[in-house]
Amino acid sequence: MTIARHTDVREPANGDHPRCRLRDILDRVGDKWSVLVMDLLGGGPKRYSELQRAIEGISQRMLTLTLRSLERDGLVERTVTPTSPPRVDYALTPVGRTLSAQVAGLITWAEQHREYVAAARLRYDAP
Amino acid sequence: MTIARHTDVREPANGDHPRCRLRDILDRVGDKWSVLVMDLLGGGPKRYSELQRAIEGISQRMLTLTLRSLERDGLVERTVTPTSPPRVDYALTPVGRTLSAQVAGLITWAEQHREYVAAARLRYDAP
DNA sequence: CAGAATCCAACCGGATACTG
DNA sequence: CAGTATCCGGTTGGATTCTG
Repeated sequence: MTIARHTDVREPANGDHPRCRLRDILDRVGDKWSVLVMDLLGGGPKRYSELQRAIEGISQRMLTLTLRSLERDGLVERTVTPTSPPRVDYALTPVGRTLSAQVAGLITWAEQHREYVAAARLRYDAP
Repeated sequence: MTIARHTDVREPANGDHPRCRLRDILDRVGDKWSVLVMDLLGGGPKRYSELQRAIEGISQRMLTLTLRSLERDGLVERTVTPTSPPRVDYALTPVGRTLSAQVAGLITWAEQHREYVAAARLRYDAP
């Protein structure tokens, strides 16, 4: 949920508690757009504008912030071709691909259990 | 992301676009505590107070909201033993266990790549 | 013990305008 | 084209208080 802010103030000091590692990866994967971007890049490198059109609903600001954050974590690589107008390509790094593989598992789960969850909600909300 | 609100207003009407399914599962898994709770329950049923002590940092409010939301989605089952004082146990449902298995994959990923990400951040933040 | 209710700060992210 | 900068509203979630 936290796209890297420049003042990255975190909890006290228990750095490698297992739950903190979990927190880290959730923060990495849990924000609004990162997984969507990684999923798209899983299909091969894309230009900035391709991503923007493909994701539909993402603002320029959030696309940039998301890509910067993924790049910072070594999950996405940014390649600038200094033509005019400039061209910028984004691609998953090898480690980025391993994460996107995990994410693919989640997506599969979502598709397999979509109806179950919907039905459970209806039952719960009934009164 | 979104712990179920009672007014659950979502996007327009393209209900089963693949990206919306992804959105759904991200909303389910991406909030601050759900995965942590599911992970703990993966180790067996727990009482409310056990969860609260184990998670450390979660507020009563959020623990309750998180459990309710998981219960609503059919991922967690709530069992009340009407003694005095009351006793309430929470356990994963079978489907909840399948999700928690996926989540376990993410956790493993996080542990395996924790240092890589930390190093990448240092490099990126250097200048 | 296991919550429900209220209040409120921080933060996330959208809209908009501007640039090399 | 690929961003950056600024403003700003809605949501998330923490603190606190009260209850059966």
